[in-house]
Amino acid sequence: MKPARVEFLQGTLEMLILRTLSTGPLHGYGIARAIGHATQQTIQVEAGSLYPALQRLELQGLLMAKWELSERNQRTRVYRLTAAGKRRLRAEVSRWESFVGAVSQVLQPRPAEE
Amino acid sequence: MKPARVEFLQGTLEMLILRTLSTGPLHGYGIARAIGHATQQTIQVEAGSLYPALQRLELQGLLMAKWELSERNQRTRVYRLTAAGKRRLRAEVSRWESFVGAVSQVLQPRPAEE
DNA sequence: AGCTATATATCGACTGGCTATATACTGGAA
DNA sequence: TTCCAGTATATAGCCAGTCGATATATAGCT
Repeated sequence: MKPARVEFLQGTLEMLILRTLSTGPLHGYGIARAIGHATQQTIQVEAGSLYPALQRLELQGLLMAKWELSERNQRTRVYRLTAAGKRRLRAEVSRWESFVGAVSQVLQPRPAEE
Repeated sequence: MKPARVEFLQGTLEMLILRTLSTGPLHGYGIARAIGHATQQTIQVEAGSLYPALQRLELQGLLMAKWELSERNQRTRVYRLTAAGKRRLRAEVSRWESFVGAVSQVLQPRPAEE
């Protein structure tokens, strides 16, 4: 029995990754853990979504990656936000907020249209 | 110059349609207009997204459709919410709200994890 | 006749998230 | 020492859903 899929995730995953990295560099697995933790597991990022997303972001120059060793002495790929990544994050957040605002205008009880 | 695509739409369109129909029966084109109007065109529902979505919803028994004539004397397919559709709408809204809450927990400035 | 708005419908392209699978290392329990 | 759970990265193939393009048709205006 696993927690219900969150099909709303589409389009927001990259924003969530960028935001998570905005507090400091982190490796992929740690990003997924951080998002799960911050949302009490409401949003669980699957490995099959995470790593392709990280590659897309790196390809766009929004992240920089390098191989390092974790505290556990395991090889990890540590990502850090670039300046372009920070700009993109700001833009995405503002687009997200405007979208959420628009949705809530639809959901809001409205008087019948004249 | 067209308004930027809303790639966050994925997953929410059906909820928006159900919500729009919850104030009364309406035809497809009217649903799209109503959503555009309620959001000041922030969300514009394209015909290529709308009609397939209506078919999916009808197939699931969430909507009932019948052909009628509009005030303009044009044939229109008028949709109305079924009881199952109303239940689904409630469920979707609650899932949406929990997702938005989760996202804002990630976006919120947080103290560094201990 | 031509244009704009209304109205429905479908196809194919594209994006992006998911499942499944593979690999590999660490540390602790049996 | 073997086994397992957790950590960690990666990719192939599938699938759902949105979008642009295209098609068709009617009404009303100029």
